[in-house]
Amino acid sequence: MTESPESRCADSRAIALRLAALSHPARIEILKRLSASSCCSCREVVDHLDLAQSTVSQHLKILVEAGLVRFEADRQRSRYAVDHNALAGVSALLTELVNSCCPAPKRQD
Amino acid sequence: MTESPESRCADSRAIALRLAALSHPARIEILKRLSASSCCSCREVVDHLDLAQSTVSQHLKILVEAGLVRFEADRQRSRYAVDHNALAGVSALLTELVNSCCPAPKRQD
DNA sequence: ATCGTCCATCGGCGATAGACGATGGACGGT
DNA sequence: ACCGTCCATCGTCTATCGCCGATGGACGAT
Repeated sequence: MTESPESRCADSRAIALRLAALSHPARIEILKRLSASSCCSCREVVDHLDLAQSTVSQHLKILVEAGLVRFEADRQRSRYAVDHNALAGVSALLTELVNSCCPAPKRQD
Repeated sequence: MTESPESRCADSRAIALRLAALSHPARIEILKRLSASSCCSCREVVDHLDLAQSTVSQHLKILVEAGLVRFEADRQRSRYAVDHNALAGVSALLTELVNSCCPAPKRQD
C-alpha cells in the first residue's frame, strides 16, 4: 500500500476532475470530431456541433485545461488536437479505480 | 461502421451520463468505501466521509441511478454495494472511446 | 407505548455549469 | 484602407449541483 489517507482523497479529486471534463455530451462529440480529422479549427467543430461558436470555444477551453486536448494557434485559425496520451491516461486511471474496487480477492467468511 | 449519426450522439450522452456520476470526489471515495467492505450501510459511509448524512444519501442515490451501485433495503439498515459489472462497463466504454479516438490508422495525404 | 437509531426526502442557499449574443482583436483578401 | 472571417473573452441568464438542517417514516429495544 503506497497510499496515505490524504493521498487517497487527492487521488479521488484528481480523477474526478478529469472525468468531469469528459462528462458532457458535447465534449465527447468534440473529442470524436477532433480525432476524426486529426486536427481541427474551432469553426470546423462549430459547423458540426450545432452549438454557438462561443459555447464550443468554451468547451474546447475546458478540454485544453483538463489536458486532454492540445491547442496550437495557427495564425487566425486555431488548431486543436486530441492528446492521445492524456486521454489514454484518464482511461487507465479509471481502469485502475475499477480494478481497485472489483477484485478484492480477500476471502472473508 | 454500425453507427448512425444520431446513435453517435446518443452514445455520447450515455457515456457522459455515467462519467458524470463518477466525476465527483465524494462519489469516488464512496465507491472505494463500498468496495472495501463489500457492502455498506449509509451510516458506515457517513462515518467515513465527513459529510452530512443527507448529503451522503444523495450521492448514493446518484450512484444507484447511474447503475453503478446496487441498493438493497435490509430492514432499516440500507445495504449498498458496488455493481462491479456496471463499473467495468463504464471503464470499457471509456476505453472504447479512447481507442476510437487514438488509432486512426488511416493514411490521408 | 416510548425512545433511539437509521435513512430518504424536502426546502433552501450559494456556487457553478452551460448556453447565448455581443464585442473586439488578429488576419487575409480586395 | 476597408471588409469579411475566425476566434477568445465578457456579461448575462437560467438550471443544476452540492451542501446542509429539519422532518418524518420504519424499525428494534426496553
